[in-house]
Amino acid sequence: MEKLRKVRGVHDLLPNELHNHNIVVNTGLKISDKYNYSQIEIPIFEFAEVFTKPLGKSSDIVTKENYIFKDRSEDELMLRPEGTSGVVRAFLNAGLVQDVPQRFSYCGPMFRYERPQKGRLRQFKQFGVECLGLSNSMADVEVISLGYDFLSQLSLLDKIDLKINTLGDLESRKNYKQALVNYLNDYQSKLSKDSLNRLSVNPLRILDSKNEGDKKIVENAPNIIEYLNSHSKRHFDDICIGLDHLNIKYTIDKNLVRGLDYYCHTAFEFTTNELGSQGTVLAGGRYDGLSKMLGGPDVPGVGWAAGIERLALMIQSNFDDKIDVALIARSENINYLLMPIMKKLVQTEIKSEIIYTGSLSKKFKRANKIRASYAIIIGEEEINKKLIRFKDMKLGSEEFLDLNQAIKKIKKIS
RNA sequence: GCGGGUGUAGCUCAGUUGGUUAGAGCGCGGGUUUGUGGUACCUGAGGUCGCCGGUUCGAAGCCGGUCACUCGCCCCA
Repeated sequence: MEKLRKVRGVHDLLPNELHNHNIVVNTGLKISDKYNYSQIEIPIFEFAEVFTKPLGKSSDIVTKENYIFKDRSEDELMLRPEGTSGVVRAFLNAGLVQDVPQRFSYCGPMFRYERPQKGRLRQFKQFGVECLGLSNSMADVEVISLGYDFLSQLSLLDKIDLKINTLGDLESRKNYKQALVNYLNDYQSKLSKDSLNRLSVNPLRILDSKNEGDKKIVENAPNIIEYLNSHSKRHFDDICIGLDHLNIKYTIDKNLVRGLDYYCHTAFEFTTNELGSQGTVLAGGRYDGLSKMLGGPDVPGVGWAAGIERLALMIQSNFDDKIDVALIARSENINYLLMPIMKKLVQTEIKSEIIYTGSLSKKFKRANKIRASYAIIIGEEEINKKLIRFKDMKLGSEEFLDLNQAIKKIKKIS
């Protein structure tokens, strides 16, 4: 077995697990389409700077969690750790700046070299949406509403809370950062080691520290709301009003911040306490500066990404792998008669399996195991009558029918 | 990257203070049933006890290392 190890933090998706993933993705695609978000697909690797520039030099995603490698032409490439940067890059490359707003959805694998935990893998999948070209606060509301409906359709709303906050625009954030650092400087001796380090690198991150001592200090820290300029304040207020009008419940969490540099204004998170410490199930925000960081023009954007594995862990579904018909020949030398029958069934959208080997008893055991609703049996007697034997596996009843009659019976009930 | 827990059959787990051929249930194969499944009974296969090393007359159990999983931290979806 030693040789068959798989790489740490990656998962195989067997049919029953993949089934849940597909439910999540298909639900996302369907609801996004109704909001007029069109699915796109972009590469799973890019030039490293597509991610390093916008995500920020201080973010863990870039500094210690990246999968960076050089290809044969010595280009520095990176497996994508998130979707937004690549979507915006694609948007810019396609020249769609001329044609805004653009609304996209995407899904696929992301890569982060982290310590694996439940709901946290090194290769994991996200489903996300991005709305590009709108600075209007209603775009934020639209995107949150889409996320809300998505979770609603997965029947997860009662297990999930929505938290929102604002980071303000650049000016507001700069003022706030200064005030925060001034406040925290008085507590340097009491801050945790991590937070002390963040004080110079990314002080906002201290706000969502889970260290108990830090939490106490942060309780009385200045509130960003009070440092917002009028534009930022209005943007945030409008979002709250918009959500209120949709009856979407939320709590304002003044300590909710984002680790990535490109965020501004709105930050939001849908969280659950059912997944241990990996409680964030869908999160996003506004990223007006991202396009410029990539070297493009100023294009505002809002969006979110959801963890497909995390959602798949939460949804209730029973993987139903039963089939309509088991096809059985009485002896193996007439197996060739089964394939034409199967073809006919396939054409009428009936799902079947031919059971090729074993004694008749074994074949029925197999038919039972694959949970066939019916069995079609052929043998000498059936060939002579030019009919098939049709068995209802649930009732145990059998009758001689021609294939068309059997198809009608199968169709009627299934 | 840091700290705690776990690792025995395909799955869920027993296995006494270290003692001889390592167990159960489920699942899987064969049979009771040479033209009929589900239930029942009979029966069989499947383990280098995660891996490497050490202690010991003797290790699944102790010690060290390593790998994986898991929980928490960091971080994030």
